[in-house]
Amino acid sequence: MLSKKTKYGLKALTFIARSEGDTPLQVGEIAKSEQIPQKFLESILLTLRKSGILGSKKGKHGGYYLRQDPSEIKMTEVMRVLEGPIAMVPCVSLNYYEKCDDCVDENLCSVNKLMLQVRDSTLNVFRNTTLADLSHTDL
Amino acid sequence: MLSKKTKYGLKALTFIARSEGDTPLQVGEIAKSEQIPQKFLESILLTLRKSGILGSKKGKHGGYYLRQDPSEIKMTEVMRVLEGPIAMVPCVSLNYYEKCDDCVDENLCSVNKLMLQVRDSTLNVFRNTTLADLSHTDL
DNA sequence: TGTAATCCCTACTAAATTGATAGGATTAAT
DNA sequence: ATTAATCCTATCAATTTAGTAGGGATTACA
Repeated sequence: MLSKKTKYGLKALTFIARSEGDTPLQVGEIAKSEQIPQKFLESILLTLRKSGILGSKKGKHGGYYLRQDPSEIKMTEVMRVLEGPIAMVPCVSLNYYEKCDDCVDENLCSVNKLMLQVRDSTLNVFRNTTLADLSHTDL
Repeated sequence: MLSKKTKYGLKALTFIARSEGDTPLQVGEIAKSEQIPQKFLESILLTLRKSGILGSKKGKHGGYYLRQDPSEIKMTEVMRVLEGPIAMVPCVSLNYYEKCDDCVDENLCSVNKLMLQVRDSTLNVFRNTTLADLSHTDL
């Protein structure tokens, strides 16, 4: 299951990408438009800022903005920040590899074989999708 | 993340597929070989039996066996039984569709668009993989 | 017919994760 | 100063996960 955190994060990013004005967008505004609990969204946007995807401006008239053009923001990055590793098991993770405690030989492990394929196909989607793709209403 | 339940279930099924003798395999035997807590595995195999993937024989010399040839057992079925819906959000699920509470228009929802692609690519893997594929040690 | 081996079933539990909420500190515009 | 925003830490209830416990029902076989 996709966490609410990721779902909300994706919606917020899309909202920001669609707005693309000069002034930063405020959490309250996004929360209201996208029906997201404001305090929760606050912590999500903070995560996205710390990861470098969003920038922020503090104080009055502050808010959040994209650090890159939507077409430059890949889903691989966004998903890793919000949801964590893309692989379903650590033993097939590119960025967070870990050997299984059980599992004597990875090459003989059926779970490894299957999840490797799932990872590759999912990765293929995320690598070829940018925030711009998500924010376009057509198709 | 893949649950331990699914991981153990897949390993157990693979183990059974690789054994394919005349006599059913016992939980204890599988648990020991695959390093799975026996009582936990018991409940997993029970689930697989109830779903029709496994058959069982009770009493002394009882155990579990496959109801079909490994090449007939698709990962779509196994994964749905063990892990639940394949889609990451209910609004793109084939078998468990549910509208989102928020989300006025699905066609405009960026999460929906993205997760639809992920579902399709994952489904593609599961549809084209059988237990026989998992149990072959080569490639 | 008794006994051991095995699946079957229900209930319980500890730990981790998720989805928030609360309260205030900090910063910046007016 | 005042106001409006982000930033930060802590807490919490509900749910899910990963088991464990204990015994019931069934079957093989001596």
